[in-house]
Amino acid sequence: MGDTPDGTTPVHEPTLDEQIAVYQREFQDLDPQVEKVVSALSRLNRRMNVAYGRQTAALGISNAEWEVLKALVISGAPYRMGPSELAKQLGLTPAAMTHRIDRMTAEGLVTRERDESNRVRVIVELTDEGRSKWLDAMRAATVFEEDLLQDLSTAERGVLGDMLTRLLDRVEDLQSPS
Amino acid sequence: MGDTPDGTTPVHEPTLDEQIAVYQREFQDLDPQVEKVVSALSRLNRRMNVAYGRQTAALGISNAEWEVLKALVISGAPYRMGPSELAKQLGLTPAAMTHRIDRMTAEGLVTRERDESNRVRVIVELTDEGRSKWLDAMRAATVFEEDLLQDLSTAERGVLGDMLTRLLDRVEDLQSPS
DNA sequence: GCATCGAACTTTAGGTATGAAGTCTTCAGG
DNA sequence: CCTGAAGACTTCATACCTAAAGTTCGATGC
Repeated sequence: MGDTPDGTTPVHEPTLDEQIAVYQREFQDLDPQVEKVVSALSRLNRRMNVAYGRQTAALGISNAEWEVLKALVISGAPYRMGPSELAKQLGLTPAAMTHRIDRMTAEGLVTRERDESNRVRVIVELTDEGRSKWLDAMRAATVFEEDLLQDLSTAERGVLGDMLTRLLDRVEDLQSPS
Repeated sequence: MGDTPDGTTPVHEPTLDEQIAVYQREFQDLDPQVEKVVSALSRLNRRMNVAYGRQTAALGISNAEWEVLKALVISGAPYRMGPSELAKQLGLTPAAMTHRIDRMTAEGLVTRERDESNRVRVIVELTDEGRSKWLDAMRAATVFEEDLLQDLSTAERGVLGDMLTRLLDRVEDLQSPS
């Protein structure tokens, strides 16, 4: 009972609503509306990372490297940051950053040099090739993102962006209650 | 210029709007509305994972283990799944799943036994302790989640859940265009 | 101006992931 | 039966991350 005729297990990945129904049975004071939002966020993010991973792999870089390229571009010209600052923004330890920069330097995506005015600091700078890779990845990403949002009207996109921004502000408050 | 008086770099993690402003300068045909949604999703998820990580660590388990507990609970009573199915749902390789189950078995969160009706298969089953840990984690998580959404009205929560569900449906279509 | 403290990065040791190869069980044919 | 093929899990080699110790440079106090 519950088994398919050929004896294999159904494997029926539960839908979001099925998941929430089970949660409600198992955990009485669950707010299904809240749970739907956070579970959708979680699932969505897993799927999006898979999509981005495929795109960056097609360009010969990893998702991890793309994160570094993004951070450098976001910092604005002249596209320079210290390893610690990069690590903080990406949520990595400085040690991991050291190795990642090693690899990206070997691949010509960034350069690493000592700051002559303060020789303790190191400056990681985007190369032209790194900038070009960022652009390639960005082009692929925006196509996917536009596709992802295609069922939402312009007004809905605005509302969604707005609500997500409020959640982001809230979570930042919760984490650094300065 | 741009440096703070004490000579340290400003480090000023760019806000979401600053990030998008830079992107627009660097990449002309960017739709800022779309970018705001996806960048907010990405940032939000990083922050939420940090929050969940702290909570699970306080309970003596890892976020990775919590993912397994969730998948088993969601599968419903009697809380049994095969390693491959678990791996597929969590986005891991079967090899990684083997090791994760090793650890969780050692910690008493799950049991692993061969399926007697088909001795190729392995059945991973939640223990009472595993179920109890899931409940503890769930209690902590829902407090955080309620806190996260506190600025949104009930109506807004509904709209948000609805839009996210539509995005989820869309990304699933894009990835398995059966 | 020398010593100490602190900051920024790197190195090392250990854990967890991936990908490929290996083992064991089941099923279908000859 | 016995063989070969396919499926499910595990093992092995390698890669990348974390935590902690180490190194180097700069700033402060005497």
